[in-house]
Amino acid sequence: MEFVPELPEVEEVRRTLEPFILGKRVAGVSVRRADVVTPVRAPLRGLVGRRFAGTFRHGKKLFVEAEDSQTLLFHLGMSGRIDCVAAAEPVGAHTHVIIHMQDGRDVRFRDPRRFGGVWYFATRAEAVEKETGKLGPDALQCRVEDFAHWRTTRGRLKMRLLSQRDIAGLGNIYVDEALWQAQLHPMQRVGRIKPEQLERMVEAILDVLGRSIASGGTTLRDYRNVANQPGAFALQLRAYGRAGLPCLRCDTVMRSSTTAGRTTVFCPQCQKQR
DNA sequence: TTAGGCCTGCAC
DNA sequence: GTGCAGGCCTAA
Repeated sequence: MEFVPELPEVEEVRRTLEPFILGKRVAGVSVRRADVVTPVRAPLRGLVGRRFAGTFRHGKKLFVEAEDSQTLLFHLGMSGRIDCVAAAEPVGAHTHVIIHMQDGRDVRFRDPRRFGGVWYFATRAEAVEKETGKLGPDALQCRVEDFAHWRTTRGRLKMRLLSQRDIAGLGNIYVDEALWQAQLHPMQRVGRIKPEQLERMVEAILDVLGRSIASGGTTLRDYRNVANQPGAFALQLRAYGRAGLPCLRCDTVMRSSTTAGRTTVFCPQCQKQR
């Protein structure tokens, strides 16, 4: 059981962050751990006095843009969080970057495991070019056509869906959920997927992500949005974490396997390879 | 294509 | 105390 910020969690953070920062001015930036920021000597002082103008997201990457186009990218990695709190609140452990707002609030980036980080770009265009160029379409926008090229390529369904190049935003939890829902075998070769299977897959991805966002994301252990509220989607998980338990569709015992260092949970009965 | 490393908290 | 989880990059 682990906490994993995938697309729905990042989207929840983005949505709940906006009211705290849009139109608000930066009063100062404190970097408590320099190597969490890239570049290490990013000119964050340049943000002081600027207002935040917007946020956007691609896959698991969350961008925050200032009025003069300076852009920050937050990547939450495995354990990253963004908290919006009164500046007087005590600063918790593993708080690496603090953006002090002029209204007396802090936006704090915390990440115990430091798989995540903060990136600085002088302009939005530079951020988008460098950080989304290699990503596939955002999973919320994916269409069947985005996977048409799979026909002539190699690889297994699970791995290709996890790769952010094919589709951006899915992690271990939502891939397992989507494959269970679409009744597709994780080890199926992508070159052999039939059109109707692809349609089921895309439909399942959109449905799972949509339902998760609607319930505020998945809280397995310590995921919270910026207002410290947990998400409720864990209650709806049907595959992830259910190895050894009966399949909710056919009652067969769910199996777990490890491929390329990742745990996959699936139902051997209703996710058969064809 | 797969294994290893990064890093920490928690279960055992 | 050991080991495992995970996203993502690098190396064999």
